[in-house]
Amino acid sequence: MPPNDQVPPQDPAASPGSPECSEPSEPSAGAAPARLRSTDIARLAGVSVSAVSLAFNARPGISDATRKRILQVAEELNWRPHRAASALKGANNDVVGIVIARPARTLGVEPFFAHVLSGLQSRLSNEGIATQLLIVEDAQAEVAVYRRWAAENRVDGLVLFDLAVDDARPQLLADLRIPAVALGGHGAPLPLTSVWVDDHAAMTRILEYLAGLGHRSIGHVSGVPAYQHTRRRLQAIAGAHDTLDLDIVSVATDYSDIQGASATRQLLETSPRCTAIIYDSDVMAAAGLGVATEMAVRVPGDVSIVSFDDSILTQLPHPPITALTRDTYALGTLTATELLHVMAERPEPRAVQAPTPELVLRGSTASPGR
Amino acid sequence: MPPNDQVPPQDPAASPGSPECSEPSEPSAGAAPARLRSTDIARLAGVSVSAVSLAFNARPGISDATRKRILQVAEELNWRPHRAASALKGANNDVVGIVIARPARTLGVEPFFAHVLSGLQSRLSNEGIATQLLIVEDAQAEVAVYRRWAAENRVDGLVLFDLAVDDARPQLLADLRIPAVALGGHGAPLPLTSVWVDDHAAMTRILEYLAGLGHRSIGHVSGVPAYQHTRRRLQAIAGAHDTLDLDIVSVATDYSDIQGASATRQLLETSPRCTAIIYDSDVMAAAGLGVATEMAVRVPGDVSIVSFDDSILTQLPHPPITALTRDTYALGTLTATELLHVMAERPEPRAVQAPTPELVLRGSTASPGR
DNA sequence: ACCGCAGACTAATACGTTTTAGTTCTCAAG
DNA sequence: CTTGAGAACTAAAACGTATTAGTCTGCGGT
Repeated sequence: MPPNDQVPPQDPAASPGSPECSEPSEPSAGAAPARLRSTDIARLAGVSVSAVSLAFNARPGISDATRKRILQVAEELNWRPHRAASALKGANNDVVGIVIARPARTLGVEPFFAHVLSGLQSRLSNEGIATQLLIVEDAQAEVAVYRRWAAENRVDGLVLFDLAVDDARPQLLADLRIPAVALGGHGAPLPLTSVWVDDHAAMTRILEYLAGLGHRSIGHVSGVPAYQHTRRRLQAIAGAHDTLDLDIVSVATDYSDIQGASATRQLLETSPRCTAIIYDSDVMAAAGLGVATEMAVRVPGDVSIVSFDDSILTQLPHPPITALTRDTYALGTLTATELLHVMAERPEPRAVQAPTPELVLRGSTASPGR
Repeated sequence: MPPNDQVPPQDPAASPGSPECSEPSEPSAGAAPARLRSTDIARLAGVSVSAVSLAFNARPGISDATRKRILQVAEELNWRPHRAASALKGANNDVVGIVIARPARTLGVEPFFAHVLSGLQSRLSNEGIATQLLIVEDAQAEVAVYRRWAAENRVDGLVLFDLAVDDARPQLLADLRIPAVALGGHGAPLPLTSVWVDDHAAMTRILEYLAGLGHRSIGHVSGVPAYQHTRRRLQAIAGAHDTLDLDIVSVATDYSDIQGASATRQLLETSPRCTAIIYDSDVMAAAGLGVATEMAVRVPGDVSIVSFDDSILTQLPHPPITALTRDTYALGTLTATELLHVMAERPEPRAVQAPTPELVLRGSTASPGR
């Protein structure tokens, strides 16, 4: 009983360029590592390269015993098909691209992004798919990247952030035939599958709550007006003007804490002062609370504060900030699931609605005049 | 003068599998897109595929005029070399991998990560390199991913986070011959180039400051003790015990806001109570401040608070938290620069020291007993 | 007038897989 | 005994580029 049961008789002249094979099947550290190829696995398993390919891609055509043997040999040598070679044959890259057109530094400040990214990442890596992240300066650069990646065949799918009104990107990606999912659509038909949140209903929820407390004059520190979700929130506000008899002033910002702070200052210095402020993001709400405290405006005594997004930033300060909360992480996983579906089936575009955020009441809101 | 000046006489039987070429050089939308190949560019530019390759890789061997013509044709048709095919020829993937072994949800909570990631990303994308991000459950899974990526030839480089004491990963990556840079080393020789921060000096700076204010009994909410940077901070504390005559109690946590809060509760309930608390992260410091306020422990009246990391979380609360500040974004770019160097030159490993954080005094610290 | 040489360019091969089109071989049915 | 079908497996042809080893041209030097 020779020790090399599995190994077929070795032919010394078999592979032309094979390095010193003095000690086969031993991953000796020290010598030149000399990348393994499917040929090597085939040789050691006593089959052809085709069999190795069939085994690794779970295709019919070989017996279970052979498949098992091949996989075991590969496992022992830590061999895997070379990505580039596989991808060359039309296989998937197993890469999803995310391009974000914002100043790189803001990425670290926005809990929303980080959470969605985590959710996306988590769901995708379950399928062995990695995310490729790129931060660019502006929308123009973003489009250029999409074109490049499409030409290079770099990614299998894309996630689109910050959908704007009259956004050209969905049509571009549809034309380029790249599977993609847009986050933040408005529910109306798009050339792309989109995941959207009913910002209108969410904002209305806040307004009804504040109206119920007795607030009549309300400030609104809004985000970038060009974004579709901002637009929907503003529409809700316009509607509430009539239905709830509210007097609301919106100040547009770029979502940064700096502009959130200055917008707050502006609102608080206006006379007569509003009795409540709604912020379109948690970062701005937290910054706004800081400004109020600094100006000796009591929260919620003098002014109530509500944030449209919830995170550690709204939960930690004192008073903690009343906020619309949604599972941002789950929003990421939902988007990922939808993207996986698009990548696999290439279905007709559709709009998937994520759960509407719920209002969590905290210490930053009260009836006006105590 | 025929209109197709540049185009050589077309041979209908030239390319065997070529689809309908009724309208060459017109990117008509509607028909099957039929991926372009270097052959097509070569044909339209009136050169061979080799020339196209030389043009795109900026290699000598063709005239400037020809090069320009080729690039122009490619530009017009939005053609680029197919990544997989290029990579197959030993070229770079232009991908850097980042694997993080933490619960996915914490990624969104940690400003530190997000900032470093932004910095890394920004520097790398300058070179046309994308980052591939993967979040895994534990260190074991992380190592498995490295092995897989190495076998698949997926990435050109790696960034290692959270270097632990006796970390096996540097040696593994060195064995696998993957260019990598570790973030958070201790300055001692490693099989890998590392970027490190002098946590010892930084912690000493905090301790000297607190001692100068008159604090004698100090609490320390530390991070994961297995990490090298945590270890160094603890060493500084041990040293200060003698040199500064301080009495310091450390409580270990996992860096989460939850454990940061409970550690704070524990410290504040201990009698006699310490007069200052040092937190190993901004998240925990912010959570701790919340707990103190909740327990009606005045900051800085009853207890001073210092954070080892600075971010929006320490800047926004009231009082704002005294913190060690460093440009985390720049730490990311520095790491990226180092990695690029390693990828290009494969130099001997070295330890690169990042600037030592500086203490920013804010409202959360004061002398004990007012 | 010839040689040699550099520059511009091309044909052919290599990269490491996957896939297609076979080739055996076994077994059951006629 | 012959035939056909199917399973197990293999040889060879892709995939789209980069590189190597040429080929061809024109030109300066002797």
